[in-house]
Amino acid sequence: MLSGRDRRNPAMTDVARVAGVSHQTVSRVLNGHPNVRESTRERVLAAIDQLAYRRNHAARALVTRRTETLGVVAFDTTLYGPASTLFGVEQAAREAGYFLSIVSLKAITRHTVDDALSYLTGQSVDGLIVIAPQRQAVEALAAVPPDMPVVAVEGGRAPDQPVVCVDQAEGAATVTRHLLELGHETVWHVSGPLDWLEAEGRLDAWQSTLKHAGANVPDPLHGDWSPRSGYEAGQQLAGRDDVSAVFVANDQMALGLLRAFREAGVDVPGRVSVAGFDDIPEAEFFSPPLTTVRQDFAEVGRRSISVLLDQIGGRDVESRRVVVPATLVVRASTAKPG
Amino acid sequence: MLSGRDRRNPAMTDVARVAGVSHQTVSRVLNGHPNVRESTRERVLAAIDQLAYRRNHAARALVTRRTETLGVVAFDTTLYGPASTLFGVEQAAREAGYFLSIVSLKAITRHTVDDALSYLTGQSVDGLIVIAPQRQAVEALAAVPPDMPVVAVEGGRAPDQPVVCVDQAEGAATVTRHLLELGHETVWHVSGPLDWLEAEGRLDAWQSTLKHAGANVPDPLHGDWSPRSGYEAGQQLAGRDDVSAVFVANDQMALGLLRAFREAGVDVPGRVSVAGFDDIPEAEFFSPPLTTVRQDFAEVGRRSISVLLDQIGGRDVESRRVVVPATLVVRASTAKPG
DNA sequence: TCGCGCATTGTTAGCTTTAACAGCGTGGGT
DNA sequence: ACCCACGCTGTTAAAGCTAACAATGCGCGA
Repeated sequence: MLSGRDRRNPAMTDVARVAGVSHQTVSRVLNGHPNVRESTRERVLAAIDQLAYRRNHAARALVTRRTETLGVVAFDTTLYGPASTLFGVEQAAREAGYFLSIVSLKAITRHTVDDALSYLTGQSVDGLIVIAPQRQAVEALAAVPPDMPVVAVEGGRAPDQPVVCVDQAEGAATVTRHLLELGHETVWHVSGPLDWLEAEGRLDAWQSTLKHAGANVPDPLHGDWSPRSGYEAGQQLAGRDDVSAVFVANDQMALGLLRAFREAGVDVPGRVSVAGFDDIPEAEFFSPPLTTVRQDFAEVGRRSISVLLDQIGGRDVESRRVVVPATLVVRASTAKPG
Repeated sequence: MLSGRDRRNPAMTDVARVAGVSHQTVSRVLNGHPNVRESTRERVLAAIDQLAYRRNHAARALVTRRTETLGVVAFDTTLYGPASTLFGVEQAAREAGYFLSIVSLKAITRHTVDDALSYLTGQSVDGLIVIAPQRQAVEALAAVPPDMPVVAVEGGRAPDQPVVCVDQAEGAATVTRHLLELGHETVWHVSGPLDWLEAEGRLDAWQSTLKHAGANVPDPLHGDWSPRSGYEAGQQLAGRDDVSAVFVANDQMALGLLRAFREAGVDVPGRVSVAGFDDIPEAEFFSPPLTTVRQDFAEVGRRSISVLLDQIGGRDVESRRVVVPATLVVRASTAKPG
């Protein structure tokens, strides 16, 4: 197939003929079986080299029932978080010798996720990674065949499937505490869309941290992750004089909020402290540089692959829930109240 | 494979038995061949439904010598441009019924690109999409077997392969003209890394537009696409009083430059006008909102797939070079000189 | 009535690989 | 001297599908 439709590629028998052995011996060499005489192995390898032979994946998959391919379902890989997670997954998968087949969805509904999953299982992938930041995606996981290895990434508390996720709660709690410890009486919050598990996790942790500290819990505002929605939230908050600290659920919205504050003449961090979440590469160069929470997406990718391969290899998946820590990055957008 | 290593999945013969026909008739139904009696087709479809039968891709690929899978080589899919292009490619490929196998590279060298290409051809993909923004990637394309369909995305003027790219020259010329027409005597430039074809294209167009307008051509500064490098360029430019307009080769660097200007007390656009390139979602919410050039990455993805499928289908690839237009988006970071 | 063409269906071979088993010499124990 | 174990290699079957060809049955004209 490599070189196409017309001229046939060399097959194992061709190599065997050149090396003067049977095709099965070639197979043994390729698969690293013992009990092949060293001189034979060398002849075979030489023949492989000479013919530029490459093993046919389809034939191998047909007989072994394994494709060495993992399926990935992702959502809007244009966003920094999903893109980074995908990147981490891809690196780890290739390192482990697996191919990756990807479906990215424009919208997450039961239906689109179901479609994607059956599309990939139809391709006979050996396992599935579902970057499932929304409730609907996690629910759709129930539909995958029970013997198909699956990992839900950012899947909150998926009922039955192994999950790998960033410690949203710890990250949100840390940033909220950071603001309280600076001396702010309370912390406002602009959340992400509530059907996103990450948004929910950050909101819950923010709320319980405030309660635990005995602080008043203001009504949260709700955005959709976009800079525009952060801008709109910023316009609302800029009008109030009881706002001295805001925890925004992601950096993009924080950017919009910063702009609204600037337009309204609200100084950051002089008058109001602002913190974000994600630590996108731009965050350090916002005006002012944004205090935020860094997520180690590469680690999430690695751990996801590792958990998935454990399942595929039939090894016990001791930890059905892997949590990757998040770290606070303090920059110039947070300070003591004026 | 779908449902794993132990229990065998239904095969065509199982469907045939249930429907009371031969497996070949099942195959005919599945492949939409004519000359199948309507009542037979219905029986077969019912049996497929009943058994939840799914055709085995490996067996099919083995006999047809086509995998229905396209290989994609991308570079740092964490960046907005590559991520968006990849997204567009993915949507278009799935719509056309093709699977996608992806390799994203951390670094582009002859070696890593070669590796990726042979990895994918080893998987017997039907065609390759190489998101090849750097010269080295284009050079590595020479190594793919001549009968393997390939499209280079953002591949500049790849010698032998079909190319799909955004009209960098037109975009850069337009934004440069925009600044000149506002009344600026000349336009400074912060370029991307020069081994990137996009950086080169923008630089060249900027230069020739200035020359064509009879304007002085200042020495360009060179960044690496990162906000930090834009910040550093900004620090240099902020010190000069002969700078009244800057065209930055991407939005991320423009963000860094804006910050450097703010720190130095240089008002944008009052004292200096700044324009970027890419129109990342954040650009509209920079302070001030950034004038920039929008690239239609989704269209690039679609066109790439379309050109590739033309090759695979043996159709004449009339246009070996598809150029997608770029559009100027004027916002508040550019104005008449003060 | 016979044969011919056509629509429909079945049969066989082949794609390339791995698994299972069979064969064959060599060396050591009895 | 004989037998068995073992290391190495070959032979055969099987995986699930499509392509090519063969066979069936029916209507229709001669």
